[in-house]
Amino acid sequence: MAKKNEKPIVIPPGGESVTLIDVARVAGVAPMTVSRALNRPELVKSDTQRKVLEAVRATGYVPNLLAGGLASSKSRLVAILLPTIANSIFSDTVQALMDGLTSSNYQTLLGLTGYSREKEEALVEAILGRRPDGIVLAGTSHSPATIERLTKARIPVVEIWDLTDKPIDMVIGFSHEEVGRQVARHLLDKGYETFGIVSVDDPRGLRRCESLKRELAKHRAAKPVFEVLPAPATLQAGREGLSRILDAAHATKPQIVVCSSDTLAQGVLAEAASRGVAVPRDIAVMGFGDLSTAAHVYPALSTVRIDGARIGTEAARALLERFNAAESDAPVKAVRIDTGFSIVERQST
Amino acid sequence: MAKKNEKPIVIPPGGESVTLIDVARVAGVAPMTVSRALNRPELVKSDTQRKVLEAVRATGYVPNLLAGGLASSKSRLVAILLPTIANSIFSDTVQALMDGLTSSNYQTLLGLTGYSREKEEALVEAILGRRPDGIVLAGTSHSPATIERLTKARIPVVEIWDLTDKPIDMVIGFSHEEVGRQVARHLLDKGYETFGIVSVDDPRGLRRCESLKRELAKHRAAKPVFEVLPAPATLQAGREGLSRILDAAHATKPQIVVCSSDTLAQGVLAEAASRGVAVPRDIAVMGFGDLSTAAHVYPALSTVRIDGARIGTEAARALLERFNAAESDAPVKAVRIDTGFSIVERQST
DNA sequence: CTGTTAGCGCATTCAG
DNA sequence: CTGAATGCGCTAACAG
Repeated sequence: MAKKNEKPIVIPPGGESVTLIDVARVAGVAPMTVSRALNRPELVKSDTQRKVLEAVRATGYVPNLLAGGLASSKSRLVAILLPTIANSIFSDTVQALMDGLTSSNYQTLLGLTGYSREKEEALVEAILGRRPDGIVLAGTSHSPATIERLTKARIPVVEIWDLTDKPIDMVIGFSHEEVGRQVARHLLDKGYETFGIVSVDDPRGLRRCESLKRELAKHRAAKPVFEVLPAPATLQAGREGLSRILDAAHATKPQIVVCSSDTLAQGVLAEAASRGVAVPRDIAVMGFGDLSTAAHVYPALSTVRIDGARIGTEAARALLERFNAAESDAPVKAVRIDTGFSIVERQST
Repeated sequence: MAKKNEKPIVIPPGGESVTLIDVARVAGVAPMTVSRALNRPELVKSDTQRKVLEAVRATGYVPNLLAGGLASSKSRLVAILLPTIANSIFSDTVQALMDGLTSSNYQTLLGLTGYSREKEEALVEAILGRRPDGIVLAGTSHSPATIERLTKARIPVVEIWDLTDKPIDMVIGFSHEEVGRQVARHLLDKGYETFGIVSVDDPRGLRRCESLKRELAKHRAAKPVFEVLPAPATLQAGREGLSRILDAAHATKPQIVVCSSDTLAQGVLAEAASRGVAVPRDIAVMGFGDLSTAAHVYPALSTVRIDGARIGTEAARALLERFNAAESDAPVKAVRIDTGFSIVERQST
């Protein structure tokens, strides 16, 4: 006798997987009805709905999204391509983006490009095979092949953490050139006269630095000491950067060291501490990234504050809006958001 | 007249996507031959191979992996479930894991559980719908429903960053209880008598702390001051932790503060610096995580070193081995790797 | 509101 | 070494 409350395993097949048809049989309805009950419950009588759900539970059915995606040409998948995840200034962005997408039942395919356009190209091709509904890329500089593929894919594309006049589709970020310019003006205003720059060789970081150098030159400031280290940005790289700057026999010690990321800036602070160099008294330090990892935490550190989470949130919103628009074939809106940045001056003196 | 070297766009269909059949037609072979030329080139004459590749290029064909996966019941997809990606001690692990998988043509689906078993449960269900070939989970503590689903899915499962006697399948990590015990003994040996502990409320971090407390009690050490902050671990949380410990009127100032992660430890260092408390002279600090973010960088910091990259590498290896074994239906090997940890004493005094 | 028919794009399994 | 038939599991589009 079957006891009540005993979970009835209706179809415990040797290892075969449960399909819509199995569920339909158990529920006593047509397969299509099961599909509807699961995906568009509003189109189904609540009574049959109940029967279906019960059958789903009884069978342990897990919908096969590969099949669903193939049939509907909607994958409910969004791909994210980043240079790296290590010590990443993107982590807030990814977190916010995924939060937004997950709550609308989209899943996330992650790809790491390692700052290489070839890798990005290969990854884009591989990922498009998965027929994602949308794709998010860090940066706006891609190989022509990448751009062509992405364009042909005819899906929403969001380029983030940068700005450009010729986006593939949507773009949400800020101008790295503008960052460099503003930092230069800000520091000159503050009265600094000698500068050090520490960067890793990531393209956007270098652009910020080059812009900074140009603006300094324009104002006839002394040529800054410029140290570039291999990506990714680590604390160790930051230490090394300051070491090189301070050990350079020929150079005068800069009054301030500008870093292309907060992680580097932390490394610089660590190196300064270990050398007994006081920050900001002996040397000032400026970082770049998200407030949560920099200012307020290191009162001696100035920083360029980027709202990484906002970029992620806006990207998710833009994508979801497009997805919805696609269903009601509304006109596509162009999206170009300059999230800006702010220069946060240190609190301690 | 068509010029030479001009890329012949053979099928530029209004927006329809190119399929195997289109490529086959252009190459003048059967669809199946195209499939083989792409997936098992060794089974195809090099001449037809060439024709096919040319047709692929000419058409801009991108294989539909949804269809391929459905037909072959192999998705070439591995899912990774993590609590969070923010300031994450897992980033090295993810990087190494993805490097290993990507070079074998597997793609990665990322899920964020936020330390919540309910989220994990929902995520596992959603992800299994994608029919991944394998799945990697942070931690070994899951809801019964999660465990059942994972078991029923009959795919390789790797639990990482922890150890257990009853793994779902494979497990690669270390014992958090052992970390706590060893830290206690190490610090007692060093002669410390009063302790502070700063942790965020992540389950594994708390287990390390509880184990540490137990071992201290066992050795009749003074009861440590214990501050728990909400996850995720941030620099700010570390600052707050030390503040609370130092401001607690009732407590004696501990000689050492043990942190449940390197990020917290960095926050503690920042707070100490801003208060003019010298580390390690006035107060010693111990972190937890990966060497690259801690020791050598902060000579004043002791740390429990975890080789996160190794965990990722081993996980990738274990999965790939299983995937290969499945094709030659070799017997499945059990995998249980204790990656251990090491306590790294500070370098400065 | 529910069922039926057809086919998404590919790989397995045979036959040649 | 290559080809033809068949179906993976699901949903769109229509019919009832």
